[in-house]
Amino acid sequence: MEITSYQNADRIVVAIDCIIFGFDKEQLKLLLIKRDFEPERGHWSLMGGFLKGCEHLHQGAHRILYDLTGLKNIYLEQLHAFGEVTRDPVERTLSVAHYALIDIEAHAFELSEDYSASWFPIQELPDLIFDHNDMVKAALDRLQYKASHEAIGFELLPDKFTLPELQKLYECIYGRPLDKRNFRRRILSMGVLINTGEKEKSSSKKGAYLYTFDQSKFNKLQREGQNMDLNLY
Amino acid sequence: MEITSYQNADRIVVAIDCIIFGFDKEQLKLLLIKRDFEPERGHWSLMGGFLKGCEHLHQGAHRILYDLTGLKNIYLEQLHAFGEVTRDPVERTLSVAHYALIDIEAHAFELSEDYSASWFPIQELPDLIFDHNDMVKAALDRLQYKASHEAIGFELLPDKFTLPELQKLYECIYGRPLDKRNFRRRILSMGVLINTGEKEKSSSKKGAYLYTFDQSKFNKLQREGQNMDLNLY
DNA sequence: TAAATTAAGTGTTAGAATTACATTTAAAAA
DNA sequence: TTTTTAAATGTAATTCTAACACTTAATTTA
Repeated sequence: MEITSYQNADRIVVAIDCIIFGFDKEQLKLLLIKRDFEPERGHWSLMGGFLKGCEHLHQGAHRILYDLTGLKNIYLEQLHAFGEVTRDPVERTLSVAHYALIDIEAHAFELSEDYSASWFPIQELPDLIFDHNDMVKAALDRLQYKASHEAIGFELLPDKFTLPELQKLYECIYGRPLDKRNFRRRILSMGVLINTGEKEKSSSKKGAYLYTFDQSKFNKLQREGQNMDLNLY
Repeated sequence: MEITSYQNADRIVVAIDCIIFGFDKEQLKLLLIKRDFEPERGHWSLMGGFLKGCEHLHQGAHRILYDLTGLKNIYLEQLHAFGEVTRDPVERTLSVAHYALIDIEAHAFELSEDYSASWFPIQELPDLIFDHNDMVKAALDRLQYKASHEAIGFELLPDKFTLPELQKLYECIYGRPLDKRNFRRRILSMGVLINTGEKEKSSSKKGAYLYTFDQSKFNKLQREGQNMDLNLY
């Protein structure tokens, strides 16, 4: 534990930056904002803010996300603390990066006009301020890892989704095509998808079955330490 | 990035706590210190300190480790930021936990007398202060994961080690026995171990070959994105 | 109303990886 | 020289993985 005395401890501004992944059935995207204040006014940046003294880290992350998107109950996970002394030219800050997963279409939320935020395809990101490029890189690595070893990613889709949609999402996350038959076999063999019997027909004449994610089944498997590797990546 | 103004930002004490794993050829252990100051005087705790305003996170972690153990160039990795508002009864602190891997015997370092530190077998840990039990749990999970997917763990052994020693270490990390033939085949097939030709004879009449870890080969494989899964855990 | 179109859905097989398992070997000690 | 100890080694059955092409359902068009 803390050896040094509390009195002599330096007090530091703690930032929270959010890497917000979204999916719109076509592309994996990132929500960025254009700064309208110094430093780096006019440049693209992750969404962020400062941790309050009274706030838990993940409370802070949710608050910041809510302020910009109006969304609550978003999937959010801590990524890494970025501690470079000179990472922020104004003042030394420590930033604890978090990443969030959002279904762009289903939520159809209002992006707060104040911050001129927009979605960028993951392949076409602008250069970001400070160490935000590193944060994005780390977040994508983490997302790839997580998606390969757990049933994550459903957070990026609506409640009901088709297997072709899910496959497309995984292809976007990994940046490469996947075999349809193998993908279906594996994802179904995890046993956490429920076929609703309904069909979604906008994308084909035949129509694809809509599935839902069985959260409680997933929780059970995870508690039991079941291997849920998809063996992608 | 940070939306709120810097002036209004709260400034917070940032702690660093270190989960220090050690191995002595028999058991996986954790280095703990007995607090001789309030709060929680007399209770066991991880080694920690406060991040200085002028210090990078990992610099801080190395400094704290050095102050207590006299060791430099230790393997150290950031684990997670623990942000519970009331985690420290004295003052709100954010703690960025790091874990370190040390070869107990080879270094045979002087534990600083000032802090009455001692090694505890991972199976027989005392109850720790604050959220340190959570930190240890998270660190062990991470170590298991890392050891399964990368050539980590060599940090816990001397430069030269035998395969039975290495296997013992992995068995300690996973808390279960491993098949000798399969373990050897796999670890050798990674291609990062070099047989020195020398034998270590203290543990058997026949003697076991001493190996070294080929760091540059490992770096190369990692750069190339080679899969180094041992498929344990 | 028949034909064409579109994307969804489905099985198999060869090769690779994994697991389980027992004997031999080297060297020291008795 | 025999015994003891732990190190070292190989194989076969099984499971998993990867590669691959046709059929089906339903709408649209001729």
